[in-house]
Amino acid sequence: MIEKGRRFYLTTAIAYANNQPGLHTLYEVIGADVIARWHRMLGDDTRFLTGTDEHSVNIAQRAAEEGIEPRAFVDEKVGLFRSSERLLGINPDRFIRTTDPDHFRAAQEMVRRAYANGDIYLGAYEGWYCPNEGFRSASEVVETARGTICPNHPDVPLQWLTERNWFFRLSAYQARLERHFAEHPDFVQPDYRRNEMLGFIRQGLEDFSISRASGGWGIPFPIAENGESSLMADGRWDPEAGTIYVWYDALINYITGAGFPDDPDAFAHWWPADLHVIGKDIARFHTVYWPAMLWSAGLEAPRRVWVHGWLLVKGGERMSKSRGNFFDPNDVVTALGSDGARYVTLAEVAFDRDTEVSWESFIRRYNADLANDFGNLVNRTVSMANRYLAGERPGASDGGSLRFVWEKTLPVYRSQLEGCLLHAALATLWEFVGAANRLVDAEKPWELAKAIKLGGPDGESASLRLSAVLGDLVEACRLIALAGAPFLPATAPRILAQLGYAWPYANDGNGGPPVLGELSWAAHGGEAGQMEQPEPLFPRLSVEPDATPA
RNA sequence: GGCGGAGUAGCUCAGUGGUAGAGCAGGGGACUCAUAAGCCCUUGGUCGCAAGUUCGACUCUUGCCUCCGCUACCA
Repeated sequence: MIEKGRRFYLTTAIAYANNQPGLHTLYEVIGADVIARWHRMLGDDTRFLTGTDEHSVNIAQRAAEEGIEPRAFVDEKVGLFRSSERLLGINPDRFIRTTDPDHFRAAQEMVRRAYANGDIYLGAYEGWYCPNEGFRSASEVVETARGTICPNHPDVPLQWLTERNWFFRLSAYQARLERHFAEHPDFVQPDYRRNEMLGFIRQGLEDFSISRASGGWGIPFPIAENGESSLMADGRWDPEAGTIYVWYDALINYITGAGFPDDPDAFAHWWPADLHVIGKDIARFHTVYWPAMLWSAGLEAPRRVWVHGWLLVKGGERMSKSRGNFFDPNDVVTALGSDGARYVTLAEVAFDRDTEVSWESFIRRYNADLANDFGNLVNRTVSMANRYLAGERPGASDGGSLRFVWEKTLPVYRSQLEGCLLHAALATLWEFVGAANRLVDAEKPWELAKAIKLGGPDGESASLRLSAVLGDLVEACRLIALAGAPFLPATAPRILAQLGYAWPYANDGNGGPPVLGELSWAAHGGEAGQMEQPEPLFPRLSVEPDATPA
């Protein structure tokens, strides 16, 4: 368990900035943002890093086709990412770009350290080269009538390349990796991903290439063939030295974002990362290559890598930009609102495996969970408190059934959230929503209100009862809003306002009291307050027959 | 080819050696505080196929089929 005030550093993979982002790309960023917000609210010293991967021959080519500089090309794409993320309420502590100057220095420093440690050497590389993904091994390409292609990009022709490259001695780290996996059973999660990676390690590791001869759009390789620095007398980097190839560029962003190498104090504070959230397609690079690269530089491996699955469309095909079968996050936000989009995406898509989604499943989930169950619960609670108690906020009771249910719910919710089972955490919290809705029908506050009108001794006991029931319901709404705030950061403060409470956290979840204290039953039991008029939080949507992208 | 996972109600999934569960969707009902929401009840399943072990298997074993993941290789 995370102790109060601990620091928590988490990252997402950086997205390839060659296009507009799809919801399937921002999915992990939304999930990581939720986890980051939870830790900020806990009071942890939290740092959340996400960003974009911007170097590659492919991007340089695309820019050239459009007749613009690579930098202008990626600036535009990054703008699209940032604007979609803003719409989704995503709040990184730093948005890192591999074109950032400090990242340039970090990547070069990592290469120098690997070299100094004897872990990189010159070799020749020959093989099929995919402009999108780099060199592909024989098992990764497919022969077709139109020639050899990479299955992920059927329309992109492969090239057969031979070139002199620097290699990283991954093979030297096999034993240490096996030991690390054994000593840190939670290093890779979920477990079946860990087993897959362990299987990959055990069958023997091969060195991998970390440079490209083709200069241009990339970070200059800092070492010349003679082993000296490739920095020339005129201050330029020798183009003959080539550029750093993808993994010694992209992966490095995680330490750049922690202060490496410019700010040793910051780096000592933030590294090793507590959590990398990544997609299953890059698990090997994060759980095998990356630890070895860090060790080579004398640094620690990250503490935990969470591997999530993909969003699939009906029929099981992976959502992807190249297939054109993806959701535009901006459309989802337009339809469901910012919090609606966050909630539905994370409730509907399991964070530990692939999930089929459709526009209809999103709308159904929104209506069932947000409009009908939770939104309506808040609305009916606030409405009754206004109508029966003149808006004077009733206090929660001590021994009510909801309190009992809540005290069972919170620890489960917390462990699922911190264990990255975000969909399960929401399901747990929503069971409590259901319990609150059932309490309304069991207690029938409207009948209590009638008994009060009739007066007499029955009226007096009804009055106490009404106040206790509505107090428990108000408390339930407060607790759900606070606990669910990482998922619903824009709505949670509105709910507290309707309940007559101030919202003590900043927009990113920082600055307030430790949330676990706030989440104890009746944490603000003695405080008087005036409730606001009810205002629907999640307007019900009509189900459109089929708006699922083809 | 090797290793691993999965095949359970229309959909998404949970589950256990003793004659199957949840949520959503569908149907019905009583109510009315509420976003015609909520609540209660309910229709749906030969638990992939076949054989075996067992008093008894959806749950164990074997074979097969289908799908998926990791990985290898042939051509």
